[in-house]
Amino acid sequence: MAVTIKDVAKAAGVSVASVSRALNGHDNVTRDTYERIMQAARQLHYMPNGAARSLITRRTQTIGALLPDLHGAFFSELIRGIDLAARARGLHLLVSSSHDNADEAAATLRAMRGRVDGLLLMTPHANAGFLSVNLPPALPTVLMNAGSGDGSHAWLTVDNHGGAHAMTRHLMDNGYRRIAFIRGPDNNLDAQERLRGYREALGDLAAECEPYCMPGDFLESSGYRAARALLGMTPRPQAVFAANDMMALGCLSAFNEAGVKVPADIALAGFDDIPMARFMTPSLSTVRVRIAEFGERALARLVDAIEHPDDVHAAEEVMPTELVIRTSCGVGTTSSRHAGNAPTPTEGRHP
Amino acid sequence: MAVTIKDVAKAAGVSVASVSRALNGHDNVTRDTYERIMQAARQLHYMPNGAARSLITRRTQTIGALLPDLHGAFFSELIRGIDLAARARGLHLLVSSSHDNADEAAATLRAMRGRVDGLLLMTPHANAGFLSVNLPPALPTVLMNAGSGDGSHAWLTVDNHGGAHAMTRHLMDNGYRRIAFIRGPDNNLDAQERLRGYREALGDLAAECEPYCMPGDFLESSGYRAARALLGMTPRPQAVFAANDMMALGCLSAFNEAGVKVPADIALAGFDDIPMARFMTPSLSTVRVRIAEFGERALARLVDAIEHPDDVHAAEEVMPTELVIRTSCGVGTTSSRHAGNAPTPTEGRHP
DNA sequence: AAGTGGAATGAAAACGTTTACATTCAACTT
DNA sequence: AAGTTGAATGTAAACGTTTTCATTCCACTT
Repeated sequence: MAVTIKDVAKAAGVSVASVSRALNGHDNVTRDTYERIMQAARQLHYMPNGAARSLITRRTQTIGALLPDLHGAFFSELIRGIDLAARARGLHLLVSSSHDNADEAAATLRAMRGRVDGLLLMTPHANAGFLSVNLPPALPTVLMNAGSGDGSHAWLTVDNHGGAHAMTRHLMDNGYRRIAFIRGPDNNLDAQERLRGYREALGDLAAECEPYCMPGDFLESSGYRAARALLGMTPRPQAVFAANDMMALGCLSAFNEAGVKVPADIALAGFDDIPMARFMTPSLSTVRVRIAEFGERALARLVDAIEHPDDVHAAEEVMPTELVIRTSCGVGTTSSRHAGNAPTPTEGRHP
Repeated sequence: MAVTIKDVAKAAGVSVASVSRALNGHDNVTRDTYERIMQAARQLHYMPNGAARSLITRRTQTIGALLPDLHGAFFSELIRGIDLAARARGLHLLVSSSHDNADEAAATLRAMRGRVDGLLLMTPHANAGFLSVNLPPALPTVLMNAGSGDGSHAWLTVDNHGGAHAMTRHLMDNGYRRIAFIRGPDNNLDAQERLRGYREALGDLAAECEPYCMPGDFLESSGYRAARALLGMTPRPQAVFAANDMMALGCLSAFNEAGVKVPADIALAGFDDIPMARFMTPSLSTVRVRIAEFGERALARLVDAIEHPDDVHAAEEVMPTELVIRTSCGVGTTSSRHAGNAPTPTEGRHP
């Protein structure tokens, strides 16, 4: 029914090979036939069939992105970064999200075979065993997990540990001793790393602060609950560091409700630097993750792996984070970058 | 190199036809051979090639989404809604964004041929002429533009006019007479409709308010600039209605800076109900657009068109909006729904 | 015992491209 | 004038599936 390359060939009075050559801009086609073919194609509204094309060329000009979710500021930024980098290279984006269980993720992964040239993978299921069974063999892949890589794929991660460490240190340096922490979900690797950064930075204060380490799930409501609990404790903590900004937001609501002033009565800090952080009153001190850049880098890495399939790409890369000090933690404004293997090697790793 | 259905057939000692049948769960294959085939497939890590499959089946299990942007709260929500509905139907999502010019959008559109079963289209270029030339013929498509449909495709739009009308009326009903408006980009159809809603609601007040109708571009900074200008006018407006929430946010910054209290000294309202609106101080009165639902409905419409290609699907559908009255406009809290052809027909159209 | 029916299986065509190879043909060489 | 080149074009194979159609085979019927 739909018009194919054969119809164009017939209309232009040439073979399909010539049509293909003309359409793909090969040089070995005469000016005259080129014109005839192009006109026929235009006239018939011909558009090449992508499936047929990629079947033979083994290229889809598409990269797949398997993400745990599409919701919220974090993923919005992430996708934006990925899309930006993909567009710059003329690549399309096949996204897929929220795989409740490993089987679902596996099915999606398998369905990608033949549809994408490479894969961006961000899912808790992505351990070595899972990957070796479900990843289409020889499909270039970049892991964007917090956990350890599987040793055979490129692997990007955010410096959660360093960021949390730096923020905790910052609070300590400003005289706070009873520093509470609101954790993320226990099975979330980013959350685990942030907790680890907090604990390691505490040093001698660790024992004293342990009672102030509250459970949370990255949602605003859990921040609210944690804050209520913290307000009831004696002695009350002097500062609260939430493992992400949304929970910090929940804290703030609880503090406002209770008439507790931030930062005068209690200091507050978050993690992520979502757009809202800047607009809260008081504006939220937080750890900035350059999420869009994270996405861009991941895609760049992937494209590299696609274009040079024979090189080894298993190296790890850690995205640096940045301390963003606003008013909610009660001290002077400053912004310091600290990093893993940072893109700006002149700036050292944060102590 | 990669393992194909032939390899599986050879390993299992059967023909490719049987493998295909077994893998696709057809019933006409013996228990014994089924087992043999499945084991061979597992052992070889076989995954079917999507391109080859969709070439012959003419189905891709994928829908394409052409959006003007992927940035910000609005598109995050929109994609979430689309993805939610797609996942529920086992469909993948091919997204594409930010087409600076019509040619780029056209190229993307054409590249979709053979890669998607249907198209969700949200772009300013989507007028009838553009579509008839660049849309793969017979590809089910749903337009998500604010402008008028092209008469031959399903068409969804948000009730921008009704929402702006209702908010303006609300402000008038509460005694404000000098009501300023901050416009969106002139070439943006949503913005045009919101402006129209504002103007029509004003009625007798229109002439008086005209000087308070300021330019804007949907970005925070333009809201800030507009607010500065408005503060300098005499008499000063009593209320400011920004065509989107981000500009309202900019206004608020300007007001805070100038020591002008909201809502005591001046009322403020926005449009969109982005997540941040609820958390601003004072919390922002706005017009809620159920964006995720908008995306879901669009996808549902599209799937319907795909499954029943012979029916006519050109009907228009208008997504209702909802007035969300918080504290920034200085009157009692209430929430009233008003609609075009609303999903809840018991509630009438807003006056 | 021959025929019938139906289920399981295989052979091959089809999907719409790209491309290796073969062919044609005109313009040069000698 | 015959041979040689090289560019333009055509023919057909290939990509990896699904599906139509034909074949085989076995268990029935008569």
